[in-house]
Amino acid sequence: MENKLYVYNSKTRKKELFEPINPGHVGMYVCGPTVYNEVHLGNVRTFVSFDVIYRYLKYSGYKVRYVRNITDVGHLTESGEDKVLKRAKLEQLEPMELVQKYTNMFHEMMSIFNTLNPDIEPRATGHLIEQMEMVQEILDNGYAYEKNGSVYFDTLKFNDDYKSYGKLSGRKIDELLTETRDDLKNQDEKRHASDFAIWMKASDEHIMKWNSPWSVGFPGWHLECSVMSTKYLGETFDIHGGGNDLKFPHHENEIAQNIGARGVEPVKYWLHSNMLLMNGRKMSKSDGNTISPYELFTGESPHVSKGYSPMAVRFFMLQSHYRSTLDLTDQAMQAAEKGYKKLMDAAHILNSMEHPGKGEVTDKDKKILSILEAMENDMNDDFNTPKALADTFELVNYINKLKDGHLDFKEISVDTFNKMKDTFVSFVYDVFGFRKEAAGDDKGMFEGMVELLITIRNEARANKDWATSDLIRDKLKEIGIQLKDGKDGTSWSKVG
RNA sequence: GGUCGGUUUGCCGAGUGGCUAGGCAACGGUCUGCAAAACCGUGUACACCGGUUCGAAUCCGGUACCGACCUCCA
Repeated sequence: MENKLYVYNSKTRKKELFEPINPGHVGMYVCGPTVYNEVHLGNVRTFVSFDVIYRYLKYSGYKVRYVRNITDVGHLTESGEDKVLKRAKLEQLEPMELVQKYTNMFHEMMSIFNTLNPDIEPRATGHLIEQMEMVQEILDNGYAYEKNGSVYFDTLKFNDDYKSYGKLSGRKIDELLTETRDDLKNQDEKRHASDFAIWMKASDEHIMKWNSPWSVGFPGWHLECSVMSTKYLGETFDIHGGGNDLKFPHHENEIAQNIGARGVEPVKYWLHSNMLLMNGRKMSKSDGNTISPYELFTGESPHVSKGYSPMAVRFFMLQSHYRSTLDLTDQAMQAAEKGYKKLMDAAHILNSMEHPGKGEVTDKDKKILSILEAMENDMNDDFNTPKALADTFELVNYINKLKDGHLDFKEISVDTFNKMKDTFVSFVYDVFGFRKEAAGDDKGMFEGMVELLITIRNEARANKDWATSDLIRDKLKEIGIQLKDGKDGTSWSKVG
């Protein structure tokens, strides 16, 4: 924590010095997925981005409480249907069954990408009581009104009192009011076009519904994040993250709800990650410009020539800044795959390398120290992973030169070498969150190796090179593999 | 239509008012039985038009194009 961290705050549109509300502690909330479908690659980018932010905050010595929710109710489609219900009907599952299915798949995917688990992962349906309480608070404060069993947030009154609706997303309420949304459900119940539901009365056929003072219904989508962030992080907390496209209306409404209920601005720093594009356009299922994580891994997609490993994808993502759009192309993925391998090879080499002693402080030594410093400075500058990664590759060059003898250990002091080792390894594994990947199927590789040794041994036997032949057989037996020479060739089995 | 952002070398992608980003690809070399890896070296940039400046790709203005949001979206 010696160096100062600056973060780009979407709300002020400036880089600001990061000063947590409680020194040494950080409260961070990130909008999680709506679990009605397989997580798509764009979501993954957002969660990977905030994973690195979480990791770096921890690396910097902060005690972080990271909350990421699961949305399992209240998120409606354009036509006003609940996303979860719609999908559950389609898959012929109980809504909670569907939610569990896609929650499990989401967790699996997060694990594949080696993201750390949040410290708390609350669900919207687990916080109905609290949501109703907040609706009541907002009503009591006069920033909401009830109509036919539904409760709407009064954006106009809120804006009159606080002059802040639309501040985050840079929108003016007058413009929002003039927009036509005739096609939206229950539009006539709202007093103003920009008002939004915080409690909705359910129709008879709607399954996911709860008793409330206003109607049998369900909470509005924006409410859960206000409620759960407040519950677990307090009325005001440090970081709120999410995808760019959640800025409006989701985050704008979240702020309004929190202020409407408690009179307090909930978030000190708003962080938004940018979109993942493919071939220059936003990924979109409707026009086929999309690829699922699994398709990307297997290569079963017209958009890629082959499959790419999850860590290569993670590397690809970290090679751009989280606030920039990132364009996925096959060529870019190939480049990322090779770069990732080069990085990890160097990490492996460095890990098994020891300084023989007797090093001196030279220009090279100083250069390495300055790179190590630069890596932290890069991350302190709004989590600039591409630049930190670029600096890491300068170290890769030094590591390879040490290995090949192009650079003498004498030119680097023991202290510097050890510091490089520590920092490099911490950055690669702890901050960037890369992990070693098995090259393909381990079992297949093992069997292939044994077959290979048998081939070599048979070669030796044919040449009557009994020494080599026996050496292979005896050494294999030592590690638990018994060879048996039969009429039909050599077979093997594991023993012991 | 409104709001915001972008346009960097063959591709992806950082950054800065004057100093090599980096990865991948290309070319030449070293090493090597061959290959791979690694190392050394090379080239091609900052959309366009104006302005500010000793100096701008970097700041300002305009133009063109692209994208996101405004409606479910990470």
